[in-house]
Amino acid sequence: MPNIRLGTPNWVEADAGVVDAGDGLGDWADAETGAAAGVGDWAIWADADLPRRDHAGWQLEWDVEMQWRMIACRLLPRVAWSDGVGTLWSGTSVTPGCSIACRRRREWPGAVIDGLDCTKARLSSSGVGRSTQQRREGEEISIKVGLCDTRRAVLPASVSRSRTFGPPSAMNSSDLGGITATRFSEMNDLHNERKSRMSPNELIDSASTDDDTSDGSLNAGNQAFKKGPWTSAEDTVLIDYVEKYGEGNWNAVQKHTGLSRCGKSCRLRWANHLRPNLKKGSFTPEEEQLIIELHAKMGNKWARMAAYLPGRTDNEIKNYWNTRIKRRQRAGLPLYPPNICLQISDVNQQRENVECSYSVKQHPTELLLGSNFDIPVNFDVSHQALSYAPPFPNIVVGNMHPQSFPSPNNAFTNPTSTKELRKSESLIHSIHDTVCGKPPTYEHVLFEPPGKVQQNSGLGYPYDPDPSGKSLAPLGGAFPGSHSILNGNFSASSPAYGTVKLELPSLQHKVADDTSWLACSLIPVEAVDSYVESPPTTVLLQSAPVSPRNSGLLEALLHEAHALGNDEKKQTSEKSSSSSGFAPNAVVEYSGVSVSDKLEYHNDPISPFGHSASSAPSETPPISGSSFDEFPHAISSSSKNISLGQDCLRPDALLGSVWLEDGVQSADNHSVFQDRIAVHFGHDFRQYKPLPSEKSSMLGQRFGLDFKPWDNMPHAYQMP
DNA sequence: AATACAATCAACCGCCCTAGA
DNA sequence: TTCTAGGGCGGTTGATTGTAT
Repeated sequence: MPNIRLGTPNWVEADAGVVDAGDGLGDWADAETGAAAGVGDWAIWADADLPRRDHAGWQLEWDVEMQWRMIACRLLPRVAWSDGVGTLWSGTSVTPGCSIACRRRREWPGAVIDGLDCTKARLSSSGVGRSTQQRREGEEISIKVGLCDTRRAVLPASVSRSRTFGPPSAMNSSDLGGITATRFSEMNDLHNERKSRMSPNELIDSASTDDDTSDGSLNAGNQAFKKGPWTSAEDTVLIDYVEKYGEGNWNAVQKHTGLSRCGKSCRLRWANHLRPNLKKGSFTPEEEQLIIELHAKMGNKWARMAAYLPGRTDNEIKNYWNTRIKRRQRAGLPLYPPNICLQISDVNQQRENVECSYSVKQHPTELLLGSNFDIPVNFDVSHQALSYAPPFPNIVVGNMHPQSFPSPNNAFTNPTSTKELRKSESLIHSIHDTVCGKPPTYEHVLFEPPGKVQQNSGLGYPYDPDPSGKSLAPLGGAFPGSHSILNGNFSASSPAYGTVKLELPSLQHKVADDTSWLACSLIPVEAVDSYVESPPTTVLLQSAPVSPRNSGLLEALLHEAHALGNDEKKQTSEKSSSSSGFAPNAVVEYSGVSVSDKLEYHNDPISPFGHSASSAPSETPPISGSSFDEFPHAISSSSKNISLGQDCLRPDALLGSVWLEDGVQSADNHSVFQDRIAVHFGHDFRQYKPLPSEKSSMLGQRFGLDFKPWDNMPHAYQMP
């Protein structure tokens, strides 16, 4: 078994040459596919100038983890020819200055470049890329060369693909079965040999000059930290450091090794790429399922999720999820599979009496929608008791109408950047603080008719009053700590107030689709947060379009919602008469403080969102006693507002939701939240502690979360 | 073959928390 | 109590790659 020896530095300046680009390329393509467009990303090296090595019979496992090197070459006259089979010149040696031909996914086992074993070579997009025929003679190109053969199975456990060297696919070392993993530094002995002759500074310099990505970042010694992709030499240095000093104290890496990387960069590189037992490659179906479930539970807590996926990094999971969101959103698919939805639905039922029973965000149908990202639905929680028709309270489905979609002329429809929105958010807060001096009422959380969406700046996006996202916990989140149910990507810590989902989902146009979407305008927790924390403006929410007919699952969920809605309505009615809760327009008093005094309607004329009297309760008459049959009408009329379950705004619900957000981490936030509530309500809630309950235990068992309803709250704040 | 667009993912940035001085 | 450094985390960016037209 031959040893793999790497004798080339990352970049090899090849001899100048000329290329006869047109020669053979077309034939190449024809030989393989008959198509003219045979050029592509995969480079076939030929024109051996070095002694050949016999690697005949080697089979390239495409999924095998490979090492990659960038090699600069110049094109030579000769162009490689395919044998038409795909195994080209097994054992052919290639030298810098070689000829090159390109095609897609051409495997070329056993090639050797100046002692460098190559199973595959890949053109970088900056090199020959997709237009080989456009290369000029003598033009310099860069080529990624895979350094692997599967018999030897060079699979460094600690070195994985990177942007620079990454193979298109990879696999876990365990998948190789019996194949010895060899560290890159070990296989690259020639390279190391060369490096070993260097002084540490030379080594770093060498590493630093592997690319040109340095910027102005400075370390303590005013030495510029290098940024950008890591080189293998840097990796080696970092690996050696960790082996010697262990993990942690990353800022010391630079001191001990001279590596011009900041500590954070070192930590990231180690954690995401170099540390042992990292699992690379695509997520398995099991892993994907787990991610989905974990996200349903945790939201965008990537690091926590990663703890459940050995060998996976938070970054991987995050990227996967973001990709998934986009993909499914584009496809109009629900973000969560039905089983997850049902699971959540079940839990929501259990939560029913624990916290805000009609927290829109927790509604199971929301899960099916997967992405209510961009559907502008406004809530009006001001008057309406819960009712069944539409089955979800406080839902304005009218803005499902295409015309109700945010106007392209609207600044919030197509914001130039999130930062601008954040600025707007700050402005809103500022204005509110200045002008209002009062916390807004929950009437600020409105459903507005679609026409008013545009009037109100057409904000059809989640609207989070708390850009930090950490000062307040969600109200009635789908799960403790989970904002994810709302849209699958709603970070508990991400700003939503003034933050928009920039993409309009395809589902917005699926109103006529019988199989599609259920009206499930759920009030985002951010909206309630905003209400509590005192954002002055109408909170415009979004949801998914409505379909009057649904699948059995959806109907079941609707039925559940109906039942809940009826219960809630009844409770609301009772509470309205007793003023013991947050009935619509009811005055809730506690400790001599009238909640209605504290929470009065705020119609901020200065708000950049420009919501005017149109969002006022008086102009948004609630739908009462409506039936499910009204849904289509609601869709078309785009004018009806359904109030939010008022319990969502009850302090116990608010506090409970905070507590529920995260059994472990919420303590501090909870405290903060209490303070804020105390400010608004004139009462210190800290004397009330969450009590365990049977339901909380059930939930905790179900989701492994510390679930603490507020059972010992003052009567006025207790759930029925 | 060229182009545009989408997808992927490594890396960075900024914020936050915590420990220790 | 305050300050600072170290580190973690989530969001975002931008380069690269894949794919459709």
